[in-house]
Amino acid sequence: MNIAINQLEHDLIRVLVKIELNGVKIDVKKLTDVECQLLNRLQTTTEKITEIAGTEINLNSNEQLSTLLFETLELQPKVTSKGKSELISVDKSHLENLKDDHKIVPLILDYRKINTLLNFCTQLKEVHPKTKRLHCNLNQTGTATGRFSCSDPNLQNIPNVKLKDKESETDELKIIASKFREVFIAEKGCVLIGADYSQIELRVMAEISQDTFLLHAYNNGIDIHELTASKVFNCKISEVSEERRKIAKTINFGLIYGMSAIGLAESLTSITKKHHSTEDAEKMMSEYFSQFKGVESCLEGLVDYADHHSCSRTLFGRTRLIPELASNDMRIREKGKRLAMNSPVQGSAADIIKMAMVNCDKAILEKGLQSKIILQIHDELLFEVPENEVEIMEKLIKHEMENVVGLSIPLTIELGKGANWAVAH
DNA sequence: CGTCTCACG
DNA sequence: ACGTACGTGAGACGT
Repeated sequence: MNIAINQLEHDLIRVLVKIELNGVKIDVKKLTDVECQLLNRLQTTTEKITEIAGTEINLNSNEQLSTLLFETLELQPKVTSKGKSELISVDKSHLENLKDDHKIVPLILDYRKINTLLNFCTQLKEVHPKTKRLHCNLNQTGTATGRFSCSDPNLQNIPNVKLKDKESETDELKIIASKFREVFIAEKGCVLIGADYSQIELRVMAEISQDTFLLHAYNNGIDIHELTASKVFNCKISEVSEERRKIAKTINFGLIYGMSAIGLAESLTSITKKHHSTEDAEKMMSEYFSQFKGVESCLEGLVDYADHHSCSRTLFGRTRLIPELASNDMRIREKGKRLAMNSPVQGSAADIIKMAMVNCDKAILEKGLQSKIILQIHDELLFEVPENEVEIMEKLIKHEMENVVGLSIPLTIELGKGANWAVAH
């Protein structure tokens, strides 16, 4: 048991208790309004679907849906990936490939979307009768990497939809989805302040690997995805196209996940909407690793460490057992290697924000302020701040979060504030 | 109770 | 000849 991490978790307890007791204020009127719109759309969408299908089927049953699409309506599946149940997959990504093949497909996608959004409505309506606020459970133990989880309700997976251009947006469901974070509001006389660590996991990767290029980029304010693109595609930073930056961004994400060529290819295909073969992905990866040598040897080192110790270790000493590495099954050992690469990154980031939470809470207490931490969403903290404390809190949050630990690279946050979570984020 | 799907980071 | 991105929770279905 690591003493520093043990102490950290101990110090966190009272912070978490306060967050849970505080709860968050919900604009119930707006929420009911959103729910009404969704219920209307649900009805019209369901009617259209049953009309086209000709029969009443349970749209929540993937089995019934699968037979309707691929047997009754005789659609040809583009990719026949099957789960354990031998059912042809009918999830979002697969259905999107079939969108143009039958007019029922987009309606089913709409139905699903409406259904999930309605579930969020149901969960968010559960405000406490006395406090009139919504109280979640922040589960301190239970995750493998050191993150929190959140339940009853889970406030860490509230839809986060930003409209690029409010005027020209035509997708009504998207507009409705964008309202969910507007429902989280500040108490009268208060504003919400949201503070996000920017790219904290990639910065942790820079710290762990001490990779020359990553360190240089983060110390000089260079766009990391552009840099990656210029290295992978061997071009000047100024010549990096939007498309290539997108690809580089996907590679950087994959890095943290212990990416495989197949996983990267799949992700690239769905993100760029252009087919990328496993061979393409393999080439990009080997080009990446030939450039970012520090990252390459770091990942090897992480697997090596976990192999020797049967656990991974974060920058601050949090460990995760990885029994998968001792499996006889190669697939499970491969999974273990990915865990060995990912856990120190995800876990170190969790350590950092946990320390920041303790420090923020302490600073608020010491200064005798009334501001409160309302939520933690992995790399973001949400505060409820009395109007007369806004200025001091902005400084306090920035200082505590950015200086919580000293690394070879700066940690930066993005601050936002406003009457609701949507604008504070 | 396992599986699938989908929301977030 | 295998099967792949990492971490969560919730709701629905079907056994």
